[in-house]
Amino acid sequence: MSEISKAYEPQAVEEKWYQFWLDGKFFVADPKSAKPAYSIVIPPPNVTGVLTMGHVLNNTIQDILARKARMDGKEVLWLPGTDHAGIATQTVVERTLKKSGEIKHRDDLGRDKFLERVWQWKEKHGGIIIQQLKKLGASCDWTRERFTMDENYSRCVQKVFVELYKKGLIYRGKRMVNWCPATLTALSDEEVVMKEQRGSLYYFKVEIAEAPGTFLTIATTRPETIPGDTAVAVNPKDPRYAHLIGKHVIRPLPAELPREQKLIPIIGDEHVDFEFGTGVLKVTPAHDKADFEIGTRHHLPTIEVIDARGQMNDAAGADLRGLDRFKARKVAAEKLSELGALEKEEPYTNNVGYSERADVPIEPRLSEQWFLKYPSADKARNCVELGSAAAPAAPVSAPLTGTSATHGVEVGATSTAPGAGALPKMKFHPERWAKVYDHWMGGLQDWCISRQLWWGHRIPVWRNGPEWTGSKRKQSFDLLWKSKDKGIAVKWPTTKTTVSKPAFNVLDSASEIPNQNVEWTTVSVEVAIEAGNEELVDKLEQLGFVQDPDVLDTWFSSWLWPFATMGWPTPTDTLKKFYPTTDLVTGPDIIFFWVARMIMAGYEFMGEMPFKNVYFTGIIRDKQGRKMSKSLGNSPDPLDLIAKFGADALRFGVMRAAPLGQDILFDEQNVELGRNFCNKLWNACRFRQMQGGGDASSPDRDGGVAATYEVQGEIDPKLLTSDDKWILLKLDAAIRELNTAFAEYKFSDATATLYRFFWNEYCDWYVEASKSVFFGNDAAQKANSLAVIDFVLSHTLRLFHPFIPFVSEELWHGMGFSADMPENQGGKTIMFAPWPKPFDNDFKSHFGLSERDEKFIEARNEFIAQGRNLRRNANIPANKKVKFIFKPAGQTSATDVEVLKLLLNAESVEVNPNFQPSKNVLAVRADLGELFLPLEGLIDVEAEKSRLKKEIEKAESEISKVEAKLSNPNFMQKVPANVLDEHKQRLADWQNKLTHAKSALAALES
RNA sequence: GCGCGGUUAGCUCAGCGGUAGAGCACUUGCUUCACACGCAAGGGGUCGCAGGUUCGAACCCUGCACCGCGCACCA
Repeated sequence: MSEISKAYEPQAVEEKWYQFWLDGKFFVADPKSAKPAYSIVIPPPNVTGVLTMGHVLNNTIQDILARKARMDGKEVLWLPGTDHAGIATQTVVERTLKKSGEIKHRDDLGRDKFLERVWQWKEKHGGIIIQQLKKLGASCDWTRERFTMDENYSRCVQKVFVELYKKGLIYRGKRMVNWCPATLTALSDEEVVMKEQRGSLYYFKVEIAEAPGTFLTIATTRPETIPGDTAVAVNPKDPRYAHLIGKHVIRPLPAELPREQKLIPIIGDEHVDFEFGTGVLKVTPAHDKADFEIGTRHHLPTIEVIDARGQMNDAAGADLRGLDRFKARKVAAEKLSELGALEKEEPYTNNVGYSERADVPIEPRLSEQWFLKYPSADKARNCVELGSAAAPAAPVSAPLTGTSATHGVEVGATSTAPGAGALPKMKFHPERWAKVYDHWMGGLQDWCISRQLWWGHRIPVWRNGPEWTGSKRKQSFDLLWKSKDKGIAVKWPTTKTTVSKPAFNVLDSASEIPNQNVEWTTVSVEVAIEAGNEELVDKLEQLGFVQDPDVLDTWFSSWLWPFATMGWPTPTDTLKKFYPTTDLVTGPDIIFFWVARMIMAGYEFMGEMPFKNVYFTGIIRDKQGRKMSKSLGNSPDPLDLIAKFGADALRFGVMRAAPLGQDILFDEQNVELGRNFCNKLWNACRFRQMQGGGDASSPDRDGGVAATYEVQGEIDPKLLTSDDKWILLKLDAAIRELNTAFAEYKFSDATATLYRFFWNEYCDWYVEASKSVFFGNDAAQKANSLAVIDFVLSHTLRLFHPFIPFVSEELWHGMGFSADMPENQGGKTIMFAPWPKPFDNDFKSHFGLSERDEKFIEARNEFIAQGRNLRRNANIPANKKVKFIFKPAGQTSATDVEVLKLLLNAESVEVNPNFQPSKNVLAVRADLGELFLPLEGLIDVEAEKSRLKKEIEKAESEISKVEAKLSNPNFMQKVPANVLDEHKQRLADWQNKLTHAKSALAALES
């Protein structure tokens, strides 16, 4: 007998097997393989981040899909990498440098030095999350690890930029943007979250210039922006005010300005809501998005009063100058009060946009930024299956063959969208996210892609400087003209126009000769340049061109992830084999940030969708339902959990708790359950080993667990017990259920099935019943049951492998199954062992598996449960052996009796077809027959009596329910035959139970 | 305001038209020769509320309430 430890010790085996997989290059994807492809790209975590529970959930699912696909015989690419995460990383490094006292501001270091420090930081911390993913067991192809600022990746970003620029989809303009006064950069709309904020609504009056002594009252939440007001707006349909349109009011602030400088017009604009406040709106085009639009419609001037840092500037006037915007709000209100203009101030709650990352209110601000008009938006919008009523196209049950893909349900293009043409469809899981996606796609706004940061992809655009005159100008033009086919795009205005209304030509489009009448020195010429033109860039810079200082939004690189990581723009073997990817697994929180944009980029640059299925995980919360966050301290470190319980335990526990489409309330108990389950599996295998078998002469296997027994090969159908047949049928059912779960991406269903099958069906019933064979003397029978066990375990381990890869690999080797398989199909590693197929009819008839066996064992188990209940009711301690008398209803075998004896913990089970119960004999009856427990005067009769009374009550109640239905003429008339039969059967069953319980009670009372 | 989820046992969830289920927690008994990270037995639910459809509703429809989320936003 080999010595294997009593409890599974994951720490001892996880590292070993991960290294084994790496050494064997089992994760490496071969684009030349003849196998069908399965691919998935990792949502790249922040390069300097650490593993969170969200990553665990996300990556466990990806690993499950990847490992399952390998077992299905696919060539699998799971492509890993990290994201440079512009703001997040820069902020962390900046904060660290400030903390250490090294700098006060990043300007102290300067751009180049600062970037050096970020790269250093990245080198130092960048590997952490990758190492953590390895601890989790992630089977990524690490030879292909990518980073969104790799040289090749950067080339992709620049190429994409230049292409979109050429198409006129990327443009620069002065617009109202979401400005973050903390990080000093513009943000996209998606980076702004609305938060409810308590504040005040201030009512102040302004005098109408043309009618001295008459006033308008305005309600505002932001009195500090009054100095920036350039109009007052009313709704032209508002009878109260319409007649005032065209007149002027005197703006109260800044107080020190002369009256004529504070005259602002009253304008009419439909935007104004009659109902709100007083129906009069102050218009601050420089600091409010809606006001900016009003300003544009009415050609209003803009007055900026708040600077980039959120402080009031000179234009705000003497009272407010230099104050923080929130402080200024109070001061402005006080000032209004002093002036006698403040009528009232009432508490008010409104929604304010916050910078998601810096958690400060954003300041709408006019600034020069780069924007992208989304490409391929129509295709992207229409490719996602919108889960309508026309659902019957989707097959409900899983394919019965284990060889074909059972995930990645593909649905025909035309079933639901007749007008959609030949676009293949992408599926979202759960489907409801498709609506969210569609809605967002329907309201696309141009994307502000520039960030005033240093860490990121610098915008590859050079612009002429002020010294760009005379011969330099001529040289530049010649130079650009010569380079026009080398991945550059040049724009200059065809006429003198304002910057905000560009009328640009691109060098290689229609009109190539610049208009000689243009005042060259006064216009801006832009050159967008792809990577690889360093020489050109040098020359341009000598000629006075300067590169745009801004960097691109991080997502402007992430949106290329599915193909930029595979070698685009070169049509590599990898792209050919693995694009489009099969599945994407991500959180719904980045559906707009990332998923939608990847779909558009996929169509735009690859001409094809980037993935066929998107699985949206839930969000991990703590057990009180709160989001996990560092500040709450409610986010467990997954590495601690792995150290404590093992990676498999963590994976299994999380998957079990994570139903499709629901948020996950995480509790360490989930992981404990996973640990217990792994231990159960371990011990079940240990039990098998202890039974020995064969010639017991096998050498140690290559794994850790010594195997001193022979795997039992052939199962002899003639020697199969009912229990053997039953467990084979249960295995078959489990395989089918798992295939369905995979087809529907229901991983919690899959783990529930595994748990039930292995723990309840295999361990609790099959193994326990089979002990009657193993502890007996029939060697042939014993060998045959061992063969069944080996068959079941070798299948079970494979079913487990995607979920709990380490322990399944350890046991696969330890049990000797690896030695039993061809090298490329599990001989080396369980990773490539074929995914079990459901049993076909030939298999079933060969082994004589039928529903009858299943029914019999279920009846037998029910019988045993009742027998145990008898014991328990009679207060017989679990360890006390007692005598039972068994009165079989039909044929019975010695084996059956042995099993009864074992599972009832009986001293003996006497078979007596003619037994007549007398007083003080407890009895139960089931399909198998009757079981009697003579009490011999020692036991608690009252307990059994009350149990029987309860049972009688229950039976009577059920009977009356069914009888009521059966006597309802409507029911009898309309009910389908099968349901009617069920009801009749149920009635008979309960009547039977009732009769029995009554007679048992009578026996006790006699 | 619009939309999307959710509301089933103490907790977390499954079930989505024909006898209310699982895991955890709880109670009780067991160191039974794989496993106390275990075994066995058990208690516990008018399926959020109100109507409707149906022979029959946790399940379908309508309304309401509460919780969560997303989008939009009125200063």
